[in-house]
Amino acid sequence: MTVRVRIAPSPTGNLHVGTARAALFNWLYARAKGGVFIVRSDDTDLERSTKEYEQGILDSLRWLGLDWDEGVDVGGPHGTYRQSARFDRYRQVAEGLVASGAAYYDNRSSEELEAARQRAQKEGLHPGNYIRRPEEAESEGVIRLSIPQDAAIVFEDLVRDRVSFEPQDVDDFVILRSNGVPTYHLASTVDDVDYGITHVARGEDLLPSTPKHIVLTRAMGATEPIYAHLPLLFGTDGKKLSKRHDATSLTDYRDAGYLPDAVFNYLCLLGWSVDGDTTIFSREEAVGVFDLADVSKNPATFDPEKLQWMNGEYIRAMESAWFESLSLPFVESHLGRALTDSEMEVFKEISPLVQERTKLLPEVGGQVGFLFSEMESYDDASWQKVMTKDGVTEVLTAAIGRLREVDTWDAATLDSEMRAMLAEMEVGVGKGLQPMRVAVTGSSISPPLFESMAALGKDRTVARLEAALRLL
RNA sequence: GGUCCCGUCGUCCAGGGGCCUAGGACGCCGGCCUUUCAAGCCGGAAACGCCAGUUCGAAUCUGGUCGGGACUGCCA
Repeated sequence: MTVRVRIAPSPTGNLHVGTARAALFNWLYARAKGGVFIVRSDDTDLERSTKEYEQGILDSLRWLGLDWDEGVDVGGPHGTYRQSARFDRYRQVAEGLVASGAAYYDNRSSEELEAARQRAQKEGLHPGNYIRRPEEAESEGVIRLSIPQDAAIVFEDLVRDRVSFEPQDVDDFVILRSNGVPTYHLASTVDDVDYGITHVARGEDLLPSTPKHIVLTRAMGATEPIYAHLPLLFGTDGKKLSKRHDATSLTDYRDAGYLPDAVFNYLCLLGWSVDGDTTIFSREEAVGVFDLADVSKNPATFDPEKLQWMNGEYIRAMESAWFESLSLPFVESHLGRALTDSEMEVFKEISPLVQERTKLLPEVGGQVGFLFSEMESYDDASWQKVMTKDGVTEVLTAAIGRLREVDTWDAATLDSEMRAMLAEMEVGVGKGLQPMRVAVTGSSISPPLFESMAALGKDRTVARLEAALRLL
């Protein structure tokens, strides 16, 4: 049996990290087992679904590196399809179930149902029992699936092992709305049957819906897929990952300068691991050993700090030319203009030093900005900490004099010249170089000083030292 | 309230009867390196929720308990 899995996002927002993680595990499973990975758009909520969100979700999946399989009897764009194109099919199934007695029309009002619920509770019945087939037959309203009360609904979950629900705890849920639009439960289940989905790996929030889907599947005369309910993702506050406190959409991470490989790697680690020791690994390595059965049962807290660390690891590991091209847009947006050809040369020269100390791409703009724009201000904390100390005037004055005499303007020469000068002045290297750093780069935190001075050039370096001196 | 799920360092993951004085990673603390910041290297603090039971032996199995979470829509 060929493994066939799917990810079914609702296009009612951008791709949520929780959905992305579910997509990732489905993709890994398909690729690990030589199976098929389908994307479908669960757009049964007509009010909130948009084509723009749908496109954004597909873009995010692509960005993460999750390619889906096209041409596997799914009709939509790029091998995806929309449920809204299949409403007739769902309605037909629902009506068929009514005809076979597995489902029924129900036109009770919400008030009536609430009263029934109260009554059921008073009589000590299971709460699910308040919605059951009424005595009189209806011919309009919603269509509900009738849950057979004769046996427990049991299934073997790949992650959670045996899970069991008593039928009286499962209420007769709506499969077709009174306006003829299918609910998620109907559309999703019909599609999983129609497209031969073999494994359904989804968030644990859907675990209570699973008995409903199983009954529905069997009522259609089919066999349910193998389920794998993935642990939920929590935010750093220990609560459910929410838009209010956390960055929850993949585009947030892309825009913040995270690399897709790092995000992929990090997401894998939320509920799964290669082994006890491996932290950094490629997509290929993950595909080589992935199995849904190895996914952990416990919910995972999304830790932005670890993701950031990992992003830094990926940045340091990449080719310097690639780093340059990826970070250049951030430099140019920081400056508000494109770099000139000669500035590009300077940027390429300094970029390996910046690459080592970057965790997020947008930081690069701030790191190298001093090279490409004149100093308008100094970092206040740096100035207070460094420039208000004794001896700063002397050091800067001496440095200006010495640097004017330097003919070979490169990092090595500047290094030996400045060390020699500080030795003569009997000033410590650390103490002596910091004022120069603040004067030249505007901050006590910067790329290495001599390389920065070399990249800046002699005239501009001396001019900045003079400018700082005037402010003392 | 009810149903279901989950409980190993602050966080993520490993360990599934003896190999566990519980391992790795992030973070944290200290040190080295060093012109700052990073990076790198070395070291450290830090966990089997609790109580019973099974067993020669339990982080691992069983029961209970406590705690957390999800669901409880004509949302998905």
